[in-house]
Amino acid sequence: MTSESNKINAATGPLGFAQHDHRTCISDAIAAAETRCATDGLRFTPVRRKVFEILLQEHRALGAYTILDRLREAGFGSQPPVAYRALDFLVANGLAHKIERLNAFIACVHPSHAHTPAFMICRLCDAVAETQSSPARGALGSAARATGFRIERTVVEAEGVCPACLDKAEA
Amino acid sequence: MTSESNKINAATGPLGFAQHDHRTCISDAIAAAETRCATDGLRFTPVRRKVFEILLQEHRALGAYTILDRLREAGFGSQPPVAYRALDFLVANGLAHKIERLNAFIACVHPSHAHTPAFMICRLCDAVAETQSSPARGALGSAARATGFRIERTVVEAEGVCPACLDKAEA
DNA sequence: TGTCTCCATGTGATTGTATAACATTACAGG
DNA sequence: CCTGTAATGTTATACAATCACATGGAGACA
Repeated sequence: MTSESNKINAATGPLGFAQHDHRTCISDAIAAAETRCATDGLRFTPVRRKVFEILLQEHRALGAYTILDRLREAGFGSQPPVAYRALDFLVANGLAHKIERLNAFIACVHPSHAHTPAFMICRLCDAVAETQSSPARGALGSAARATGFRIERTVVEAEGVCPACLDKAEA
Repeated sequence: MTSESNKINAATGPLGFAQHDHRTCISDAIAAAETRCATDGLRFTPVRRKVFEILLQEHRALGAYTILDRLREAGFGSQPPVAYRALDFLVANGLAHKIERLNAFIACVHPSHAHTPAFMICRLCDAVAETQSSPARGALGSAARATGFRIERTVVEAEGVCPACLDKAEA
């Protein structure tokens, strides 16, 4: 399952499709998470930290049971609630996001500030890139105002083909 | 389950939460679906029709197993694939949509022309309203063009509180 | 120090969602 | 009649999520 497709380049693999130094990407994210938890009085416990690290390994969404397998390998509890509780914590505090389309989870690339994330999902290689969106400012926002609906949260996910897979297809 | 909340009668409304004559709403949708299948050479079989009718009963998303229960009551097969295949057909042909956030399905309110639907989901009464969106035109579209991602499909779902529930809360 | 409480963790069991794999039926066309 | 194809049906299973309850540690506080 982990397979070859994500070993394309440990150091410079497709990030949110763009290439980057993934090692600093990971350490930066962990540092940001630690800072965030410290300032907000949140407990960045071993399980939570481990799940966060698991998610950070790839710019790809992982299912709860994949995460669970890796937790087991690392010597943590292996029952579903162990993973789901850690994921709930991470999602609630903006350190991770759930990709509804995939019923899977991904680490947030900028946990520092609050944001309304949007995602681009490659249906070929399953890579996921996070970006920003303001759906409430467009047609959806107008419709909401017109009907009197109060938006509290939005899910914006685009499915398609990432640049790397487009290149491969053309070649 | 069918309950009082959707019997608020009267005709008008930008759809979804708005009040309207639900009887004509249903018959119009069925007529549209029949036309659509006839012109496109699609087979609107008994199971598919029944599932479509089940979805049309309420402006609310139904889970696959709720649909399955009602199929059984109506004398159809009651195993998961029966419902899922009919739902796949309806979704593939634009007669229904899947609400990813809820892992549930809803009938399309205007199956006639192709569209990019967006949804407003009330977290209190579970009512769902369909509207339009053009996410590819906003920030998401810019990000996609910038990175070279080809968008094929988008999921846009807003969670919040519908006007009826807002009124109730204030009262 | 001791203990109380809160919260996190752990486990077993269960429910809900979705698909794989395969057998059967319905029907159109040669 | 035979055959190809689409739809339906059934069994079994994988994957996703939650419930209920027991345990244990860290900090608050007498």
